[in-house]
Amino acid sequence: MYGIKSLKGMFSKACEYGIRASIFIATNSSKGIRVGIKDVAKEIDSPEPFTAKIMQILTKNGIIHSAKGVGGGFEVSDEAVKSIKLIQIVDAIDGDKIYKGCGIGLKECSEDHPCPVHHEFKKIRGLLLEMLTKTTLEQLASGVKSGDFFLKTLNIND
Amino acid sequence: MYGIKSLKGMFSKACEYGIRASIFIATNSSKGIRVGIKDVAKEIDSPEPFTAKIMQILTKNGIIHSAKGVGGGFEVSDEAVKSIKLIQIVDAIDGDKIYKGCGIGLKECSEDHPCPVHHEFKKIRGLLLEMLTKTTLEQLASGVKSGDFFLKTLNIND
DNA sequence: TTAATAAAAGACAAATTTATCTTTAATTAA
DNA sequence: TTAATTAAAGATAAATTTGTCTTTTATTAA
Repeated sequence: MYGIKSLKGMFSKACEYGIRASIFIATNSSKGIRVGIKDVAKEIDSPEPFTAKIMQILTKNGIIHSAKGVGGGFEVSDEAVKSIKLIQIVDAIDGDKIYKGCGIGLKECSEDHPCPVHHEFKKIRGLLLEMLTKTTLEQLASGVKSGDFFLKTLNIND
Repeated sequence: MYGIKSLKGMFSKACEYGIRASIFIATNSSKGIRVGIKDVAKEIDSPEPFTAKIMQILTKNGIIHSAKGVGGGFEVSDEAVKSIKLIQIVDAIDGDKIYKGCGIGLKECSEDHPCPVHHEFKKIRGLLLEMLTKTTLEQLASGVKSGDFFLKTLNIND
């Protein structure tokens, strides 16, 4: 009605791009294909230079691997695709506040000193943490490969 | 490890302040007391001018009521305290993306065209929506009045 | 009617996030 | 060894969010 700001999602844009990029890279790595930053940005519909920065974070955190030079690009090893959980990507980019922090921003919020929404948020944080901890890159990538899941919008004008 | 950003919570800071402020105002309105912006900011430990802006949004959205002049300040009517749900505050300040939007930022994400985390996020969004829809300002305020819940940190140096 | 009080409104500034551009370093192949 | 390719790194800029300050408007009480 009279809000101030554009809408705010669960994760930062950087994190959204990071997750989508990781999944795209994983779908190609299983076929033995390295993908360059141009392909990544094009496929997940993200700004290329910004996406490159995020790839650097993911690379430094050991989530994806990069190779310079001709035939280089980004990849994820078969073992990594199986072992990497969504939470590792979120942690690397957005940190743990989304599933650990107080819902209304108290620096100190605990069972002994709870904020008014502490108990309600505990369930949500718990479910989010469980989901992030259980979901592997492989699960997500296989859904994309099978055509069940998508990494960008259908509408070309978005 | 090598992240870029400060930690990002579920809601914006504006929304966190808005929720805390609404609860504080409600705890006083039940005692028939109007509170000024100074008291609000002091009690919820927030920047006063920024908090004033957020109060304006809440007022325009009919969540709280304001009175200018001597003896003025912010209040919430008894009926409003009972009927207002957390979701109204969140909607007014942050919008509905947190409980409606795609987890990884696709503009079009639905049952027919799901992103890779669509089904997992559905549960979390649903739980969050349920909680926001069910929780009233009264519930939160009564916990603060009884001393069970807190609106700011214990530690004076935070 | 005047003075005091308190929120509303508007302009502005700082900090953070998002996005872009240029240069450098590493790798491959000729 | 040179040229081409590709990511890394660094500088910069735009956009958004957060925070501050000043002026205006409304209300109350004297």
